[in-house]
Amino acid sequence: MDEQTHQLQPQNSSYELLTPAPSFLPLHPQLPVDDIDWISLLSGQVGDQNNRPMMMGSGSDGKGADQEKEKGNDKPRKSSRMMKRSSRPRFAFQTRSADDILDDGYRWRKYGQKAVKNTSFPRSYYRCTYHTCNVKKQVQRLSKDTSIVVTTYDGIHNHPCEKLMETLTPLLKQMQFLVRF
DNA sequence: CGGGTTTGACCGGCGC
DNA sequence: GCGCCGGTCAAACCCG
Repeated sequence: MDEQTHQLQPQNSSYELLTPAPSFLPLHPQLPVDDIDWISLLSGQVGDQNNRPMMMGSGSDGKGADQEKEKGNDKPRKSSRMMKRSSRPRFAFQTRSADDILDDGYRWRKYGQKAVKNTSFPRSYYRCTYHTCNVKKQVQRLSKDTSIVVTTYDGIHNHPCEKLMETLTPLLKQMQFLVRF
C-alpha cells in the first residue's frame, strides 16, 4: 500500500548524521544540528499539544511473576509478551538518508511495522538477531522532513559488532606487526 | 530449506 | 468500562 520505499536512491549507504549517535555505533562523526529538537524526543516530551510521558518512565516494572500463563487451552497465543525493561537505556538520533535502515554493523530482524498517529510514514520495529541480545530499535521517517530518519535504540548490545570486528581485525594485526619494531 | 519480511490480530497502558 | 493507540506476536509469505 505504501510506495515510499520504492523511490529510494541507490545511495543507500550514504547518510548524514544529524544528532550524536550512541557510542557503540560505528557511525560517522556527528554534524551540527540546530533546528531539530531531538532533546525533547529523548526526554519523552515528543508530543506537541499533548505531552504524554511516552511510557519510558522508570519504575513501574514489578512484573516478574506473570509470564507463561495459560488463559486458553485451545489458543496457544502469546506466551510471554512485552517484557518491559523500562530501565534500559534508550538512544535516539537522526540521520538524513534516502534509506530507512542504515547499516550500523549489527544484524536486525524486523518484527513489526505500525502507522503512528500524526505521522505520514509508518514506524518500523527491529530486533537484534544475536541470540542473547534483545536490543530493539525503532526507525521512523519524519513527516515534516521526509529525508530525515529517526532511529531509536532500546538497550545495549551484549556482544561485539561483528562487522566492526571484521573491519578492525586486519588493522589490529597490522598494528601488532608494526609495534614489534 | 532457512532466515528475513509482511501484515493483521492481539495485548496492555492510558485518558476520558 | 470503553475506546484509542502504540508495541508485539506469529502465520503466511518471500527470497537466495
